[in-house]
Amino acid sequence: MINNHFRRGELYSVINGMASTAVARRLQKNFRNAGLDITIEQWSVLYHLWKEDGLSQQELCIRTFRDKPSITRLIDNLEKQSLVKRVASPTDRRINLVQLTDAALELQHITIDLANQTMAEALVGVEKHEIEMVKSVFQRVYDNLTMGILEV
Amino acid sequence: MINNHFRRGELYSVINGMASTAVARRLQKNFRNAGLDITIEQWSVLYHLWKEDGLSQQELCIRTFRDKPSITRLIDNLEKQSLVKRVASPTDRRINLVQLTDAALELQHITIDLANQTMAEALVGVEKHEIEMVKSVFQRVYDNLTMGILEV
DNA sequence: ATCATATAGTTAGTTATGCAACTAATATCA
DNA sequence: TGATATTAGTTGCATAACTAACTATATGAT
Repeated sequence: MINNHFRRGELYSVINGMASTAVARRLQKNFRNAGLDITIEQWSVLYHLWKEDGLSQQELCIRTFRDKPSITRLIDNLEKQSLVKRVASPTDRRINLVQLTDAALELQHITIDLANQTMAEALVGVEKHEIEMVKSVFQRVYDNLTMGILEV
Repeated sequence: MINNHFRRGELYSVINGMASTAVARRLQKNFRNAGLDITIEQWSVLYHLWKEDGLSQQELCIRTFRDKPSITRLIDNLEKQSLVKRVASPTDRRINLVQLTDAALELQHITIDLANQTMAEALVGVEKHEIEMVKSVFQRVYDNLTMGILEV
């Protein structure tokens, strides 16, 4: 009965901390060992800018699943390191377009190689169809909690 | 080619942020709506103590996948709220045994109900065998990164 | 018994996150 | 046009995370 109580909670702990924390820590360690002085959070912002440069902070919030203050401060820190710069939108002065610097462009290949290598280490013994299922489950969990009738 | 580069990275972003953050935020919100003034991180410590009271801080580090300073401060904050107390081990004075107070025992059922309810919301449309597969994949990812030949 | 080592926990400094309250610019509409 | 609402971004405050350096206690080898 108490076990029954705890059953879903254990899944919660799995989802919340275990694997994602381990992956994040390993990737951070691999960055550091390569002499790269960026956090994985900063990297995740750069990652979306490498896919599409000049995104607004609002768009970065959506793509990185972060709130506005988090993005503000990540951009602050990336700007201190001269990896991005804020450029006011010509059509709407409320909007900051975030643009990569040359220094950030140089980081792209090395860090993405490190990330792929880290994921390869993490996913030893995991089949492709299992990866797809995890992605699918997570998409449904995210949708359940962020849209539709269940939104509070 | 650039897509190929980014393929694993996208899984990384799924594992790292999306679903787990959404679940954590929802659970935190449900706690707050119920008038409960604890963080999900504090709750995760209580959760392990409800399963087994009087664990050492070191043991809590292992079970919650946190490092020692994190546990020190979580216990500090739980102690401020009179939810746990540190008791020196009678056999080894280096060790603090962390013990639940009556106030914490009272929180058990309501918070676990809220957690189960939150997980139920999150897992709408997710089959039991999919949950088991996610748990299995995450266990393998965790093991890959924390033991064996891949340990750095 | 003593000295070196290992273990449990704490402290300090930096970064990140969530929430609430705020400013500035734009959009809506009476 | 002018009042109101909405949107983009920032700031302040609290909690939490990681690293590195630290204290105190215990263990082990000689």
